[in-house]
Amino acid sequence: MRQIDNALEKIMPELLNLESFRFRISEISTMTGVSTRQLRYWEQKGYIHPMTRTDQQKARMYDFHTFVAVRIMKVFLDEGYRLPSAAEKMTSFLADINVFRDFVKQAFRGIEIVDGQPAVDMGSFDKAGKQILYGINDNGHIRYIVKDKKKDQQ
DNA sequence: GTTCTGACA
DNA sequence: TGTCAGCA
Repeated sequence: MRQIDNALEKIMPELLNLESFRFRISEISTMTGVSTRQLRYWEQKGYIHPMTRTDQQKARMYDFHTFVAVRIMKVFLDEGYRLPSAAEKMTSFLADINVFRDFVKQAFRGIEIVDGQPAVDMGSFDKAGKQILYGINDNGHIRYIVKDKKKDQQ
């Protein structure tokens, strides 16, 4: 069991590092429901950009960010927006996602068991820094708990 | 087998 | 935007 924990510890950062993901055009197409023809056209229009590659290969490579962008565009297109509008909405949507991601990245301190349930440690929020705010997902019902910081945490 | 560009519908 | 040709 201990060995498994060590292995997980080793690979978790890698699994969470979405930015290292690389996709070929057919993969992006399958994952998003957008045809390869469309992907090349959107690129020509400047809505998406394949990664600039250092080697001599011609085949396009996409990063995770582009996958998200394409997927979002697809959603807006399915809602009836035209390409230029969908691209515009995708851009601002991406900006909102970044705000959210930065917030979570900053606020998330880990998972702890509180009241017998896994709780998200969101750090201290009082000026003195003596209390910690926990968030618990109770079958879809979110509730918050404030606990005094343990001695060894200070 | 896959991707690329260009072209036609 | 789909599809096909002719390459690499």
